[in-house]
Amino acid sequence: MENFSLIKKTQIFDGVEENDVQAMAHCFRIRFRNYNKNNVISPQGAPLEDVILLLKGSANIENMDATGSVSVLMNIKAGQCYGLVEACHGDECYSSSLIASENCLVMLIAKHRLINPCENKCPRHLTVIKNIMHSLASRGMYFMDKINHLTKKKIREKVLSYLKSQSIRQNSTYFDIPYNKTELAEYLAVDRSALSSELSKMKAEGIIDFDKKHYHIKRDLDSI
Amino acid sequence: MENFSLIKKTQIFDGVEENDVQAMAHCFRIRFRNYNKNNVISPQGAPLEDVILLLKGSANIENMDATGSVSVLMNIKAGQCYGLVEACHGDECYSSSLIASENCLVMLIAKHRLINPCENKCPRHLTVIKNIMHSLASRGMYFMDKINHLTKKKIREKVLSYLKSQSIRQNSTYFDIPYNKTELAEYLAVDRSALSSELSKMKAEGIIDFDKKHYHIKRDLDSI
DNA sequence: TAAATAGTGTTGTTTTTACAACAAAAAGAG
DNA sequence: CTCTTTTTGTTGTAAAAACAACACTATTTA
Repeated sequence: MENFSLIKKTQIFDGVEENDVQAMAHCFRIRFRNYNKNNVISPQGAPLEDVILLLKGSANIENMDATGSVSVLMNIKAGQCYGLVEACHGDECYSSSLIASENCLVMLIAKHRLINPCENKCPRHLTVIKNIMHSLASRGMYFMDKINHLTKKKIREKVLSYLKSQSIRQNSTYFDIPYNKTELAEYLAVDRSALSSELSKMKAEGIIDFDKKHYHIKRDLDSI
Repeated sequence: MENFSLIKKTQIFDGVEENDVQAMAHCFRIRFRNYNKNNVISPQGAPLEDVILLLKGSANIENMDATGSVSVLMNIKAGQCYGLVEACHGDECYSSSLIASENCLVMLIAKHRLINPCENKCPRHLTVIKNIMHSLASRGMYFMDKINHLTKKKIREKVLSYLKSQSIRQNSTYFDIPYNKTELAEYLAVDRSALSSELSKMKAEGIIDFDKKHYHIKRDLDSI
């Protein structure tokens, strides 16, 4: 099946052979689903029975608070999981919603099977467990990074902190981000129009350039 | 040795028998250190060779940025680890500093031994690995919670979000927090004097009461 | 116990942000 | 291609926060 070649490239099945994945498929109760752009893959507060593994596309993890205001926690890409942190923590519900930001193919994995591997000695279970560990740690690092952006007091500092981090991650001063301006404002927890005017100012000052989701940091990273 | 009774109560050695911990001690290259209140347990940017397990006391994880402004990432208590996320992610340096907020006893564990357990089949290694997984997941949940606080736009919303979360965690509307006012401001990334006046207003309005590190939420949690 | 230090609350001023409203541009649907 | 919807940039105003300075209290330390 074509999907299995995608599975091999995911974080949690890294280093697992395709026939081993096939063997685990039944045990993990895997199922596949397709979603169109902007559709809800998983709604906030839904019971958490599966870990959702993104095989194609990308999606935003979003939160809506009691007052109805929306924030974007992060964007996940093909190969990454949604709900793994909650599943390993023992939560009963998804604490956020997952919204397709492109057309998506996802794989559902029964969470209790994934995090409590059966007791046979096959080494692929250990591989998956190690991959899950690494995946959880990466998510933790990602959150610390985001907390660093949010900790900055001024909008300009928040944006530059985020853009610098993206620049380092993508190893270039030219890079794409997964958010449009509205989503970037929701990600950085600032007002959209204030963000827009701050970006315009920085463009006018020659600090950055941008077009749609493409950005360019023109100054030395250390000087800003 | 007296210390081993403390180790049994930590997150990552939960469910491991004392004699098993003794057996692992050599393999993990464990060492003990004492620190007085306000001393630096680990400085920002130090090479990361050990995971630091707090056995007694509590400590703040702090970040200082290029401009010299300090933020408090979180406070960890006896039983919790510092540096586990970075170690499992494969980082070479601590990305933050660890400052004793009380007198502390810590245990150092060689990180490569902890996260790459030797290949014998003893079940306690699997137990430790599972505990590490759970510990990483808890840290992830904690960070998501903190991101929710920081995502709020107004100081009052940030404080109430944090206090509500503490109230739920401690299962009472009367609770202690690990921060004084200065540290709370550094934790919530707001100005100390602005925080102080906002707290005073909320006290005057009868929403909360507080004294030192002790707080009381007087209104229904859902209504605020 | 006295002196020094650290923590807290208050206030006024300046800076920054949120908010609201609108126009223009771009993207998507039929 | 045209109409509709979404996204983006701009501006002015009101609200909120940062900042700075100071007084007072609590806590350490000598």
